[in-house]
Amino acid sequence: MVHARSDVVSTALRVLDAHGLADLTMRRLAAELDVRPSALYHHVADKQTLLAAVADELLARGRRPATAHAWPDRVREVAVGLRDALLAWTDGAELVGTVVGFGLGGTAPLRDLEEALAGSGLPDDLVPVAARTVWHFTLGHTWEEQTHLQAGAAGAIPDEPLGTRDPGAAFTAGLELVLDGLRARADRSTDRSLTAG
Amino acid sequence: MVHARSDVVSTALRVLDAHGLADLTMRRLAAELDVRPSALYHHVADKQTLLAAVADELLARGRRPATAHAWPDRVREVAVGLRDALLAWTDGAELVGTVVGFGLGGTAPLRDLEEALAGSGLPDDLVPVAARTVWHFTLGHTWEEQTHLQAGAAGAIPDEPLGTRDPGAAFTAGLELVLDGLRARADRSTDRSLTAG
DNA sequence: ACCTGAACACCGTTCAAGT
DNA sequence: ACCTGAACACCGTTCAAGT
Repeated sequence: MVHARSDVVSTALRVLDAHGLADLTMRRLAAELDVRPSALYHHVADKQTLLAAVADELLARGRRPATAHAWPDRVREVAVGLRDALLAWTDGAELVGTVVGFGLGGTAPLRDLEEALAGSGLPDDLVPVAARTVWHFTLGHTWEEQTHLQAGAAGAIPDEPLGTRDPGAAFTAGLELVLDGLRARADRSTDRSLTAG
Repeated sequence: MVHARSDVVSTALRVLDAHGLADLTMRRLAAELDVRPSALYHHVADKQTLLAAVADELLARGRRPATAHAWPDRVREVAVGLRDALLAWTDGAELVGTVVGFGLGGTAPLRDLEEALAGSGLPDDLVPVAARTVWHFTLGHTWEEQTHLQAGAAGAIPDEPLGTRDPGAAFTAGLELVLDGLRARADRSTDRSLTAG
């Protein structure tokens, strides 16, 4: 009834979206696949590995290539695309956050961010640092955002969740702040190399 | 044998540090307090509420007042102090991260960051945005750092965890990047107000 | 190779009853 | 007010056995 690991992962993603991370249990997933829980362990080592695979699948499905010419636009494209991908699934940000938290995956966007930073003029050793800064900001912000969003939808009091009415605007504003930092550093680096050359 | 909610919280903090977040269960905590699990529910509504209280206690104990005159130095003091507080406890960053994730607390440092930003010259509506940017970067970075640190200590392969030998240096570098962004924006804002006045 | 049956060692939470 | 006893409805994971 299962046959392939990809069936397990895609069904897990469906269960996640329909019922949330708390209800994504090995037993529930097995029931959804019409199989005994123990059968899952023929396709996946344990639950943490499964969650990592689900997170990676979620991110892969939401991935959009960055097309802009200017690097700050490319970085913004990747960050906004990542936020969209996380918001598109119930508990998407929490899933990726915890998977990253226990160090098992979900870091594909880091590569995209490093790529987007190519040609920025940042010193080579600062590119991974910059990518991680954007990555942590995006993941953390979206997680908090999604929690409030879903709590509000569940009936909690919507008391100014993010200090503003439009959470997208708060995200964008924070992102621009980070981009300003990257630009400032890139300019400084370029100045120095011009002076040196 | 328990009598007060603070006993539950401080014992939970001890269990966390000694055995990690995964082993911080209501049943284990009850055993540590020499009490039946059901007794805990007279002091705490549920496990999530308890974890939020533990996170708040952890942050309160690690809190250090920011003393610097210049605001970027103050922000750096708060961020570094927060990182130190999280690293001081087993799974400290994961605990605070998940508590923040489910929207129940652990956000006291946000207030300290906003306070540290006073007099920065940033527009009022950007102060909360800036504080959240530093906060998410610090929490996300430290979480990942601590995961690798503890995995390394447990015997996993130490294969260049953060792209550098010294994780503290990577954290500082990322923080400076963010501070550059805040400075750039604060300068721009000051220029505009000078032009306007 | 893939799955079942059955078990092991746990969870969080509720609630009547005791003192 | 604080706690026990006992239960309810679950968990993740292992492993011999079946096909």
